[in-house]
Amino acid sequence: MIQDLKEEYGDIFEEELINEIVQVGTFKEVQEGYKFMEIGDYIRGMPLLISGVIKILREDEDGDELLLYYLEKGDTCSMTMACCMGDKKSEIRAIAETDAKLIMVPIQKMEEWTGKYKSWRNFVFNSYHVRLNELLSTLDNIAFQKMDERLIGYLKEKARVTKDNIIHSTHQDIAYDLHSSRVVISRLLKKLEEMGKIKLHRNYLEILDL
Amino acid sequence: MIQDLKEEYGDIFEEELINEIVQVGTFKEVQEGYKFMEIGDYIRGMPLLISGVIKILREDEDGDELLLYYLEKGDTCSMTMACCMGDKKSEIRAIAETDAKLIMVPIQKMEEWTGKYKSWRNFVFNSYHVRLNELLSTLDNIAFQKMDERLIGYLKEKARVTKDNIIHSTHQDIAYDLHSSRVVISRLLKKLEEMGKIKLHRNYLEILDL
DNA sequence: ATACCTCTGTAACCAATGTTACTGCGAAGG
DNA sequence: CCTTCGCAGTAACATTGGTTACAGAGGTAT
Repeated sequence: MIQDLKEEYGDIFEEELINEIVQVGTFKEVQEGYKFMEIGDYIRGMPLLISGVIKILREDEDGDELLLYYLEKGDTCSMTMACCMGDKKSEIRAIAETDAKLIMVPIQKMEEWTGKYKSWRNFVFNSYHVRLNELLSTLDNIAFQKMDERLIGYLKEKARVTKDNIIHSTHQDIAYDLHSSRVVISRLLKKLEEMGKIKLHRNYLEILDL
Repeated sequence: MIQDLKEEYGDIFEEELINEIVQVGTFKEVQEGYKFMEIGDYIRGMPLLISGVIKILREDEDGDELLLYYLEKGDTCSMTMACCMGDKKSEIRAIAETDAKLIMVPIQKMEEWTGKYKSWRNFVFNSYHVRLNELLSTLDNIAFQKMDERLIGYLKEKARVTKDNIIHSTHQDIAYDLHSSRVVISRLLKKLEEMGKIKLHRNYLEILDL
């Protein structure tokens, strides 16, 4: 755990802070599909992601889903922080997109450290900042793009975070993430295949040239 | 300026911080329609809003607009903070929705104060938190609601922040904010009028019972 | 092998939204 | 008073995306 932590966070946190994290944090290794957090859950801790990818989803009252963004190594969940501050329930769902390693830090330490360590303060501010921009760009996509463009963006982003040009998803999976319907996604994927941009298979698809 | 500041922020900032703000901040009084910030601008300072309403807009490459949310008294612009941190350009446009009073604080003070004053730190964190949730709810509206629901929400919110049941906007104005077209908005407004929820006039409309 | 189940392809249809075009109204200014 | 201009009403049409329904393909379990 210590070497993992140092490797990923050693450059930005001072020695002393690293030690504190090691003392109070708990190491966690989870598998793809693990649900970290459900909408309405109270938040127990703040995750520091060491490896893997976590996807953050929003859901409305009717159960309709929407992918917000991915967390990658070195990221933390600003939503979590936002919730901690107000001692509120989670507004989002977090699911491991790949196997992942992370350290959970008790939320009480958050405020203590923001006073004590400049590096921690910067880290937290920076996380907020990155997340805010991420949300903005998600908003842009939904507000200004049509489904075909959103689909292409989705495939690219998914390939990027998983470092894999094979997307292991069914059409239905994709439809959920984009808050669309299976038939629509099938239709658009077919067009992309006809254009030679992707190759479709059962349960997965290859990205050729997006 | 001092009494305005104390009135609005006296409860959350300690005396010493208030004094610092008075020393380095510049008081500003602007009229409805004043453009605080344009997309691509570098950010000079951080606004502390004392009275009035500022609307925050997003725009894409094609010039299509979208209202993100309103800032009210006691608010600050997290986007500004986010941009300062990275010394980046603004991602948004900010326009006075009503006449407004505010204090501009040089961005260099931001970091100094986050180390020095706990109240400032909490204020900044809280702003991020509020803005993050605001963005989330904007996202919800766009992703999960149809135009008629969004329109109703828009009218309600606008009436709330301006404390006025008369909405002084043309159909085109509304269409811009919702990123729709004038004809669509006219159509939907007409329906709302037929349902007895609003009363239409030239250049403004009355909210009867939304 | 057979039965079953999930995933994909496709067509036909519908609803919501956006677009174009034209009308008339009313305010403002010469 | 008359002209002009911006705003609102409305119809006709196009496009996008969502829905329903069904067929076939491929994998899995018995």
